Amino acid sequence: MLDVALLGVLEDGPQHGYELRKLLKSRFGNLTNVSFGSIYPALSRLERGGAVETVEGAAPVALSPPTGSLTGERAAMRARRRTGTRGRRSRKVYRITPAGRQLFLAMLTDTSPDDARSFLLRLSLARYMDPATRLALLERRRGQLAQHRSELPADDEPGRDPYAQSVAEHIKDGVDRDIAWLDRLIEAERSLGGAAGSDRRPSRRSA
Amino acid sequence: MLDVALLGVLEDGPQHGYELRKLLKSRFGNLTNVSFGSIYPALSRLERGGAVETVEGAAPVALSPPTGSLTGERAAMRARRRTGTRGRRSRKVYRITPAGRQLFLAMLTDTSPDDARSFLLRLSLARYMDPATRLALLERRRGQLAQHRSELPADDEPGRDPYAQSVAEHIKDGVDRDIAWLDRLIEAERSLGGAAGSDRRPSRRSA
DNA sequence: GTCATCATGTAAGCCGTTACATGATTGC
DNA sequence: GCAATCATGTAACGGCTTACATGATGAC
Repeated sequence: MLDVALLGVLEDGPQHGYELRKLLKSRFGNLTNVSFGSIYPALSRLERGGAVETVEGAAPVALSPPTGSLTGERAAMRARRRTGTRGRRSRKVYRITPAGRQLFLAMLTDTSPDDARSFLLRLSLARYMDPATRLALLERRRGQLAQHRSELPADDEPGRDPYAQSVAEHIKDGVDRDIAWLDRLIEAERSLGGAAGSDRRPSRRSA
Repeated sequence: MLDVALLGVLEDGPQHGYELRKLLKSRFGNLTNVSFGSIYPALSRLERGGAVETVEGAAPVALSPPTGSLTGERAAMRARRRTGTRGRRSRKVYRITPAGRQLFLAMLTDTSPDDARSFLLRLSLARYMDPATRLALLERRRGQLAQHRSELPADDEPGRDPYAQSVAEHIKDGVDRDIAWLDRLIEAERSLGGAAGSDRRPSRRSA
């Protein structure tokens, strides 16, 4: 789960751990709400596995708009100066390798049942899938949710107090909402899939 | 999280581990989707801590309607026969103790920020709280969600593809829905709290 | 010179899982 | 006898967290 998120961000360009965490948060929100104690070991692991490699002379891709904090920008300038000839302990910039790209796609494509989090994360990265995989992902999830929904206790459970009842209903409504959303996505995917299916791997950000 | 769920079920009467798992599932659904490898150690831990004790001669409370599977009923009869004089390795029936009841209330009342799951679980058990605690729980959660919502990335994130965009929107709508739900509950709680606040600890199941 | 921020890493622990081991009871 | 179900328990492992340790750099 964390690995696929990291690789997904690294598809946009080389980056270092500290920054990756911010990017994960801004791109996936709570889906990958992850601490440094997870990130750094994960990067080491990916490097040992050959999915990423450290870049020696290169600076990471800049965040598109300089709308951020002044301190951040100044820090970046410093870092850039420093990174040009990084002799000391400093940033460790990682780049995804061809093997890593393959691993990334395999992870996106794999068909084991996923929970809400991992599904949403993968759907967030659905632009890297081919249309058939994408549709399969959506339909698989739809099936899981329908199954789950059917296993929910009926409304007429005896002896349920109003609080438990309200929670159960809220959860059920949430599942229904998720299913309806998936139906819309599947619909869109189907009508769009009939047309040209040629815009995978869209252009890098135009900034 | 598991402990409070177990104690919550044991408030309805003594029960053994195997059955507790089913009860957890039927009462809390996916909120406590827990395996035996968690349940048994948890019960041992609670017993060591004095929150529950094993009942020697007593059978667990029966499940209200005999609508279940025939095999289940037959098994229960067997078990009942057996449990009357349990000399061999058989069921281990736990009962909540006064200390456990105290611990249970403390867990329900504690004010550390909780995630979606633990909040919903506690709200499911809200009938055991006094009205003020209940209201505080709802308002605290509402605050957390509002905070979380405000930290969500804006809709106009540049370079977001439609999939990531759709996921982000769906998540945001979900948070809004949760907040609206909480607002309704808070409203109900307030108007109800003005009236008599006397129906805590409702009667045991009438079956 | 000290504080905040950036930056990387390790270690311990929490909370759950799956897999495995054991055993009683009953139906067939 | 054998399979299925009920019933309890242990061991190993997974993925994450917090806490801690280290260090560079520039602001004030």
